[in-house]
Amino acid sequence: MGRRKLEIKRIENKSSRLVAFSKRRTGLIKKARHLSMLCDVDIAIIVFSAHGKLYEFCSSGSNRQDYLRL
Amino acid sequence: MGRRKLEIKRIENKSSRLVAFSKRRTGLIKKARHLSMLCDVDIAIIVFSAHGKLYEFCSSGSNRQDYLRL
DNA sequence: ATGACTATTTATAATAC
DNA sequence: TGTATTATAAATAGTCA
Repeated sequence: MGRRKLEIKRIENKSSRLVAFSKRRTGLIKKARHLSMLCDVDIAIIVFSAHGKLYEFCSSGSNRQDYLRL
Repeated sequence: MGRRKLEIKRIENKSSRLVAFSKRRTGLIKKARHLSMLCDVDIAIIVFSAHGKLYEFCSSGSNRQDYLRL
């Protein structure tokens, strides 16, 4: 999905890799949020970056008002 | 991404919702795998369906051979 | 390093089988 | 129900501000 087709293997150029990480991480979480809302499911995502930084996403469950989980 | 633009809210038709769940769950996990490989990061995804079925994805870490975690 | 742009690729909604 | 096709929407790689 870009100007050129990208081979799915580690991007060797560091700045390109960081840019791709930022863009695709955002895209992944957006897709998870949409899936959660469209299909009424709960999703959690954990991303552990190469430098140990943690990114997380969790659908709040606010879209699951049809029953109560304890 | 389909024949028509889709509003991001719960799909009321059950069979449409199940089809969307199947397709989008697969797509989400594919994107996670690509992100993991391209950017050399570890990712875990947990999906808890409306009927209590659990789906999970975890990048194996096989793309993280640069160091050993204990 | 961000943030916008856009040409192009990728994902998928509707459809057909 | 499942699989394949295809028209269209969405994501994004490279680029530039």
